[in-house]
Amino acid sequence: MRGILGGDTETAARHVLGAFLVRGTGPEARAARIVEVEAYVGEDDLASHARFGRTWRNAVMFGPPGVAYVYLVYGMYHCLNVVTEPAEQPAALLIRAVEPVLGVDSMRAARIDRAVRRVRRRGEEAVERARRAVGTMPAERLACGPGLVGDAFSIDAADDGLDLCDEASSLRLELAAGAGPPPVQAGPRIGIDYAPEPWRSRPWRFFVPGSPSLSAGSRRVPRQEAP
DNA sequence: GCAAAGATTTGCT
DNA sequence: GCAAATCTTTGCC
Repeated sequence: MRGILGGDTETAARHVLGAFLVRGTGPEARAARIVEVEAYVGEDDLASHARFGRTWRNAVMFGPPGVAYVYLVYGMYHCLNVVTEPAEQPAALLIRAVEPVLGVDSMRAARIDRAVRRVRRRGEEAVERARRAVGTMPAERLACGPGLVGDAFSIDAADDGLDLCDEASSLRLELAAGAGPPPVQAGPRIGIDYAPEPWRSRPWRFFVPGSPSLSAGSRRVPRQEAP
């Protein structure tokens, strides 16, 4: 796995799709199939956190492949990236969506925990609303966005720099056994309107078409046939 | 030092 | 369709 991640990021993306993100071991383990990622490649990618060069926040992007790069976005969501390409070349794959396959109850509990934390200032009514919303949500929607992956897998700053290729890590990647590579579709990255062209339009979002767990941006409204 | 904006999600108008 | 929530990082004075 590490060897694949150390190559070019688009190739790495096509191998990460279909692989599993795993948290913990035993009865508490959570696992999910990765179905949507985005590539951020090089200091000259003006959509990437690496665009200002090496800083304290993005330092692990400049390190060896297979390591977790975790950052806090909008002051409330922790996003998980897998570092790619050789050391000194800053690149990573943002994990945007996964399909839960194991430990669904733990993921739901983790989602509820963070949802409640966020709305608790707004009162008991808001807390109950959040509990109910996440509690009745279909399993395939528990991690259908980058912030929601962070919530469902209890990801935070403590995971930054973790080796995702070490099977002893609390958070890790595992190749899909047996299954061949899934079909992959590409599109422009989401939420980077601040970036100039050509970066804004680069088709560096990769996803498994048809997955029920895609983020809103990758979910395709089925085209209506002309009458 | 301070001001501004952000690789998001949710809920209300 | 739009704004709020929330806090770290970056950039400018």
